[in-house]
Amino acid sequence: MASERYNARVTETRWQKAWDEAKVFATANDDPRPKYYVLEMFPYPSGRIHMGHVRNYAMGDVVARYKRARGFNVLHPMGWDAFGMPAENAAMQNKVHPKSWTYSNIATMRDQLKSMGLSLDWAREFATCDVAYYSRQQRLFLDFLDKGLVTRRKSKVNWDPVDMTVLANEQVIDGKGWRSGATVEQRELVQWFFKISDFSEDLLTALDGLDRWPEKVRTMQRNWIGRSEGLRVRFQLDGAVPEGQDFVEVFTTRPDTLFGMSFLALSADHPLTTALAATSPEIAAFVEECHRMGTSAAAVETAEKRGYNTGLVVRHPFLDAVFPVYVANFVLMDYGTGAIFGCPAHDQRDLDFARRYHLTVTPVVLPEGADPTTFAVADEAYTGEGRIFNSAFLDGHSVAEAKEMVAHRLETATLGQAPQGTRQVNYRLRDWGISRQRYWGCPIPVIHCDSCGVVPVPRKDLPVALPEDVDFDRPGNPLDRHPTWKHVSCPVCAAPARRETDTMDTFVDSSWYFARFTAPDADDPTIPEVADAWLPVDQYIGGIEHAILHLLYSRFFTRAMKVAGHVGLDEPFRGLFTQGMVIHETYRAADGSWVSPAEIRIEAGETGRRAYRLDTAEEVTIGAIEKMSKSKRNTVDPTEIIESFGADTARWFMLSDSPPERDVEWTDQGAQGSSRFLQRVWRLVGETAEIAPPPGTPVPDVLAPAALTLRKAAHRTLAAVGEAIETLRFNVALAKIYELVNALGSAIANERAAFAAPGEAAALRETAEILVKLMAPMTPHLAEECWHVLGNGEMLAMSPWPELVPALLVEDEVTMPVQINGKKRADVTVPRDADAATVEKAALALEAVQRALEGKAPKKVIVVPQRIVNVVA
RNA sequence: GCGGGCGUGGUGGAAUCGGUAGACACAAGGGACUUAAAAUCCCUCGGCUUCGGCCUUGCGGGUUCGAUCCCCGCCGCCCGCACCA
Repeated sequence: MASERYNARVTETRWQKAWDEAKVFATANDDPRPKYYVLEMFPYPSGRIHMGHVRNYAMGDVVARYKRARGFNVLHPMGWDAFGMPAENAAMQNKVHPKSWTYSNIATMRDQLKSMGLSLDWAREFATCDVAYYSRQQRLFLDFLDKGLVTRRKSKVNWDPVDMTVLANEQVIDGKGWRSGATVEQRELVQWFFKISDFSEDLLTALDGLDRWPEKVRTMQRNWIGRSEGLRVRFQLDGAVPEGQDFVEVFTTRPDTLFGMSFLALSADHPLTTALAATSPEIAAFVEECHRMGTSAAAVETAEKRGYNTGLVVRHPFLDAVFPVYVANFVLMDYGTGAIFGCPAHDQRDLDFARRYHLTVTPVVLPEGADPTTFAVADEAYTGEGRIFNSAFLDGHSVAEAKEMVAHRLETATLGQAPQGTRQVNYRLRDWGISRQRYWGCPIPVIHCDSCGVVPVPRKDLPVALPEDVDFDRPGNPLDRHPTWKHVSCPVCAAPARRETDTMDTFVDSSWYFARFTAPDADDPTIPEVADAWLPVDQYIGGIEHAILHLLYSRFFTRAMKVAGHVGLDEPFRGLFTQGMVIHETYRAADGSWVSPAEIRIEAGETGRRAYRLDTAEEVTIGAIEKMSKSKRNTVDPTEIIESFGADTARWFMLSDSPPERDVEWTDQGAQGSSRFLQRVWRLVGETAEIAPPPGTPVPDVLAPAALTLRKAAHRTLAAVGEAIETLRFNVALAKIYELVNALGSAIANERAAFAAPGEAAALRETAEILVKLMAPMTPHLAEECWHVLGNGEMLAMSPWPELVPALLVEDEVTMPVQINGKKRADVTVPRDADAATVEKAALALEAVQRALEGKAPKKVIVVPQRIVNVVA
């Protein structure tokens, strides 16, 4: 037995079948044990799984199997984020229907995932493109509509000219579409919106309670929501004012700098601008120019601050003075009021603008220690703290006091029957535009009627199912050009009407799947009691790239579902973990083309590592270590790894070495190292099985030193591994397991005779069983096989976590380092409960200490019980 | 520019309520077994050393009996956001 190599492929298939047949991982909703919901972000069915999936799902499976062994009723489901563009691209390129492309990919990837031996409840599986799923999503849409959480309005949208669809702000990265990479244009379209901004404040403040989320993600969300407190200030306009536009309002977070004002600027899209443009060709031309300016990061960065003087002026609220009104290209319409007052001395943008148009720059905040008679602003605006000056009644006050004083004065003053100032909180977060001009998505369930307007599809008429007979010959939306699908009669007046042909952003699909998993077959979107019993997800694991989009949308959706009565909580994810990427070396041929790892061999010689093509023996350049990607061809196919090494090796390697939140480099040597280690465990367990007494043999209370030492090591490891898994520090857990295996290996090799007696041998068995149980979450197949080699009948997957014997963690004697002036010079071994005086005496008696003291008394001796002794000479 | 994070051997990393720096692994070198290879096992492995020790956690200071850990100032790298008034 011990000499046989472990055959991963045969063993893994066998245990996967056995677990499946015994329904070990099926989860019942009425199980009375405490619940634990572990979820990994579900995959997009692109065709094949990649190493990133292996890492992600290996981590989740460790948590799931561990919690199951600890007695929890674990929910660990899997599904498919199955709507989206690639299916339509495939349809265009390969003449395959998005539906068959998607479901065939799912079938492949399901098999691949199953070969990993994940402890998933496959009975709960669904794809978001299942009619059964998206019909419930349509019901949620209608519920949200009823609750006023959905609106429809004309808006400027980010238009992706390649994908020919609209993108949310969050989906525009550096001015480019997040999927296509094409430069995004601005267009005006009528769009459906989820009113996520209704929850801005709550989404922000609730972040404080998400203490099991990475701080980084919370910070990113805080920045994204972008709360700012300020004042809305009303100004009186003078000059050739258009009819009915006597006032203009600005939003400012710096009312304290009002006395430093030198101009007022309007957005090109401000109503007043529009009114002025109607009679002024010059203004109209300037507005046109602003619109042409791109919104890409590059365009914004290089764009100069430019403006057009309208000839209008505004009156200062406190001073007897007027200031020019400009239309400026840097003022955004959709933030604040679309107008600002410019204080060049204390705002860099305003300063740039003022310099260009030779406007006055009056400093009103004096930095600490600066001289008020000489302080001036040159090229850099002063945005720091200080005392207000040049500001009449504000002089001498702090920035905070001045803000408050101005706010108070203006909100109690009246200008044209309205308060001159209003305190206001602004958010950067905008409503979530969900309309997409695509086929492969969830249809928005509304009907447009010429006489009744927008009419929701009655719930009895759901689902609004996607038609299957569509073509992808041309760009644009196949639903829109389908000959019959969109033609329906109005549910209200029965007149001919048209279906909405936009579908929902696919981020909608992933915003509630975690809730659907709790009752995947329910007629309603959820069964609220069941959802509330399972949610929140105790541990959610996925990539950092979803820090804002998916996670913020899901937080909104949970709140919206609460309003609509589908769940009873606000926050869907109690614990969040963002794992790092899998990276790999890159290789390039002489012609610059990328070469995949499978096509090369590496030679390590005197001159370092060199790589050669397998087919032509031509040398290739070893490049940077980068994220695995198809474009750089530096991917490793999980299926090939699983077929050659086994799933356990792939899982083990993905969990070893690197901390899970950091990137991990896939190397062939690393994989082989993991494989070697698992073979070693197999051999050691085999040898243990030969000399160990039958299962259940009690371990005597009194053991010989060798057995006791080993037993203590096993329990120490048990405690350490449990803690490491709880805190998701898998690399640390694995290192502790390595140590235990080294201890077991050396015990068997060097002290075999010490384990001859049955009692001592029982300790050997106990150690092997603990080892196997500790490895089970990471390498479940090997562990299960070892468990049975050790003679156990019941499946390990159903067995509880080992019982810790706390007494074994306590040593009778402790060896403490002895420092002299902070540097370690010796060790002293004392009874564990020795008092400080005893320890001090023992330490001072040491030869090294005596030598250092040269007969003198120590100045001071610090004894930290059970930790350290420091002698100050 | 703003915000956040990180700098430890050849490499990935371990050790933080301030208490033995370098666990564990990979790579490398040496040895055993073998006709040979694979597999396996054993040893060495931060630097310097006059073999007593000395130096070493990006750099420079500080606090402390004691600093990878706390404080101040630099340097470097990574990530996120960015005309948000």
